[in-house]
Amino acid sequence: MQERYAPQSVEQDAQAYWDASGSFRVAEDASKPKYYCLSMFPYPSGKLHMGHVRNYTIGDVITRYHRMRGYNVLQPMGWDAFGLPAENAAMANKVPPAKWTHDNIAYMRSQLKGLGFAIDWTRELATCSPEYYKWNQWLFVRLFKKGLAYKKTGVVNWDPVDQTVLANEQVIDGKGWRTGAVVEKREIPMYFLRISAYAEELLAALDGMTGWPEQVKLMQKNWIGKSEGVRFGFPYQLNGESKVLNVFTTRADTIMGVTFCAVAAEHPLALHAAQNNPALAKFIEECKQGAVIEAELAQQEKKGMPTGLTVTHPISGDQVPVWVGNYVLMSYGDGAVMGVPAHDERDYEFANKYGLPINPVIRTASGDAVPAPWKPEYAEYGTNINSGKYDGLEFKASVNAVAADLKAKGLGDKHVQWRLRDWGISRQRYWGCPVPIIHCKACGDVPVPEKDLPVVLPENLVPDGTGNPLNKLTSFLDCSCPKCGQPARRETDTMDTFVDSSWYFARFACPGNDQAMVDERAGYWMAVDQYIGGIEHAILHLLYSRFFMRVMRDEGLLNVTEPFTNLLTQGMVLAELYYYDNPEGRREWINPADVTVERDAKGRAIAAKRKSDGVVVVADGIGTMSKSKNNGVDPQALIEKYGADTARFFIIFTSPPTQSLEWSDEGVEGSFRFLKRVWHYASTLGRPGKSPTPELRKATRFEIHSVLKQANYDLGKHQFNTVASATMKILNALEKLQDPSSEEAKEGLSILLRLLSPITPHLGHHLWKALGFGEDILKAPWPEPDPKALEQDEIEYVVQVGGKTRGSLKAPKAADRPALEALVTASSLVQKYVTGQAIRKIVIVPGRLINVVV
RNA sequence: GCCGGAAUGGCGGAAUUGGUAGACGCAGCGGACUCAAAAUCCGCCGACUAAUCAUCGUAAGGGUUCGAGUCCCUUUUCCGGCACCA
Repeated sequence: MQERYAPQSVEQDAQAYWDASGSFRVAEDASKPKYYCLSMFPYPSGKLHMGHVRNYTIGDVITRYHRMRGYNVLQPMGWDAFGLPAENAAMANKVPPAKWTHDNIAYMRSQLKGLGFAIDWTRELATCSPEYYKWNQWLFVRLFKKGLAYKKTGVVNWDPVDQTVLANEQVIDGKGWRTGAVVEKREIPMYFLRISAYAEELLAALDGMTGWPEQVKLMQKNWIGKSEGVRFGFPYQLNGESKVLNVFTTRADTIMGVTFCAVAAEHPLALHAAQNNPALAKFIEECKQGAVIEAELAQQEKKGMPTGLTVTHPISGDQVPVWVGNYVLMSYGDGAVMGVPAHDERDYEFANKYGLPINPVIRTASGDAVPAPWKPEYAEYGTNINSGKYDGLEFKASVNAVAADLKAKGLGDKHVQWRLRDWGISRQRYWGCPVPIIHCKACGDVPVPEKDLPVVLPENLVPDGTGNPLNKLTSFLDCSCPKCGQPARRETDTMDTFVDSSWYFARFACPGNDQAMVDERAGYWMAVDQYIGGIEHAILHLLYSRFFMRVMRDEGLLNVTEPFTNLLTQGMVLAELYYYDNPEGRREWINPADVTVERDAKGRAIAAKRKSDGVVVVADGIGTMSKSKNNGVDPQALIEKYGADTARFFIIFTSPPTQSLEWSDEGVEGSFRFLKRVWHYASTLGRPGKSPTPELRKATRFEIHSVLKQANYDLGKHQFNTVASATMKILNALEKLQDPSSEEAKEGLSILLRLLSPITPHLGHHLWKALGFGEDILKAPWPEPDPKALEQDEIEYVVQVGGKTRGSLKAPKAADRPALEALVTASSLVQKYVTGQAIRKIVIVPGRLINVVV
């Protein structure tokens, strides 16, 4: 074989072989255990970025490992092809989103193929194809008829200049990204999916999901947000009518401390009060300015204004003033809260700002009073004081008593409140799946009949930034009512792209079926055994997918509840940041590839300069690879220079999959160097070397098999970086043996290649065959350590005196406790460090450690 | 602001899950080979120290334990999400 490692030809040959032999095409096969390995499908943004390469490399390692372990492994690929960036690109280039999207898919597909992923390409799908989104529409119609999809108003960001709805991303500091106009909140009719109907089930099932990271389950739990408390009303009179202002609280025990109520700016009571109160009307108008983004709402200054109205305290009968507060969310509960300044931090701040009374009603760790400044103890549970009949009660008893009294008055009861809101899926955008509804003057909202599906999206339009171009397309708009046949208007809103991505994994199991959303093949492949994707999807995408599986289950489409048995959330890909402020005062971000770093004698960076002109640049730490900071590394350039295997090896070796990965060009060089070393060693296999001693031979086998044992353990917990290290350790051991003709060398290399092949499949494929180990490494069995190689006569014990490590001691394998104690007390180590002190006891960890306590 | 993470040499990371901190690699330093360079190979490489011993050392402070990077409490900084980016 060739002595020089030439990745390009090796990789092309391997890919051609896999292609010709259909290596990764899979079908349902009852004779083998199935394994469905899925990485989150990409948005076709133009070209692959490093995050994609990392995601798919991790998935490919898992896929290939399980394949060699004897599983029938499905790894499909598709395109999350609807979405906002296509419309932006269309506006910029005056090209329809469809063309832009399809061109991007073609290019990115070729990139994925060049990386050698073990993908079954016969199952490829794109969510923008009518064959796919037809089933979004089909399911929507079924849910609409069932009441699980419904219409109500929802709040959106409104750009008053472009007269269009903006995505949160298009709102920058409360202003429209194109117009700079101050964005307003606006209520418009939208379709919602009733995810709240599944809140209890989605929450309860988390406990049984042992294959998911705890942190993700916790985030989902908090997002669903089950709160147990009391919902009750404050009665009031309005225009001679008796009404109640409903609130929800988890702290009904503090009800006697209520000194005000606060309602959201959109609350009917606020709107009513504003009718004869210009100042309040103005305040409510102000609250409407700005975006709907919750993070911004939560951080804005808490402001309020009295409505002039009062309501009656349901227990004491006192009059309680009603305020409008910009911190009260209309979307949570009833859009109104009771204010207990003494025991709630937000209410405390609000009361202090506006001079409202603060009445302590709980004896806490800080006593009976609540002097400023606020202390967290004020909000803790305690004993009721100043609370009349409730005095002396503890939290639970107090809540029960209050709830019982409210119930007796017909004003309230215990209540479970969810944070999770129904899912608004309407988007006032063109490049998405049309919502299959027809608006008829006589019949109202009529779903499109199944026989007329799909409602096909016209693909030749170019949006101009002033709203959905479908609104101007009469050939799309004009239709007849499916019920009465009269002229009607087609809905132009499209669906949230999260709808597309909530069930694609089930469709991968059923390619080509134009008669059904999914079929019995989904029964074989689902659930996904291993799902891999970014931690940024921990809540929304994963929660929506869990919801969709339940909906599809309840529609009788498939018998699966949880879509993803095991979840791996990969970390972000980061790179160094460099900038310099140019003479015009503009900050220019310099790509790390264009920067040279000078170092001192210890290797610490002392200065950075731009390569082209030597101008000094500022190192600004590290950050996620992004266009705006110009620190992206193009995978394509890397693959062309070093080959796909080096890129894959570097990505796997540098960080464990769940942690962030810091890019380093030197690290890539190091990975390439290692693959060259493997190649070179392989080319010498069988060549006579020095004659190693029997001890060295035994030590080499011991090393290789211990490393293999650890690597197999690490593979099980998806810690692939140490598996890559293991392959390096094996090569180090083989080179130290200095005899490529030995049995140890042959065995060692065959283990090395199989460990390496999921990471660097092209190299593995080529060398396996070239060295005569077999025809196809994919069909080779996974290596297991030989217990004989791991046998040892002596065990090395760590010796500690008083918990401090003082050295080590070799003891016979069979030595029992008294023997070890005798050995250690006689040892020079203990003689040296105990020096006259009495030995209190001796702690022995079998096979590992002896600690002499003095 | 709320929810969830993370922090170990100059750098990426490892540590058999409470048992020799720094595996493996990068960078750096020294050497071999070479007319020379590149490539390759060998050695060194936490701080303090001339070196050894000793001591210190896993973001900061406290605690539990024979023993803590690992468990508990407090704090700091950074990262992800916050419902229309995907």
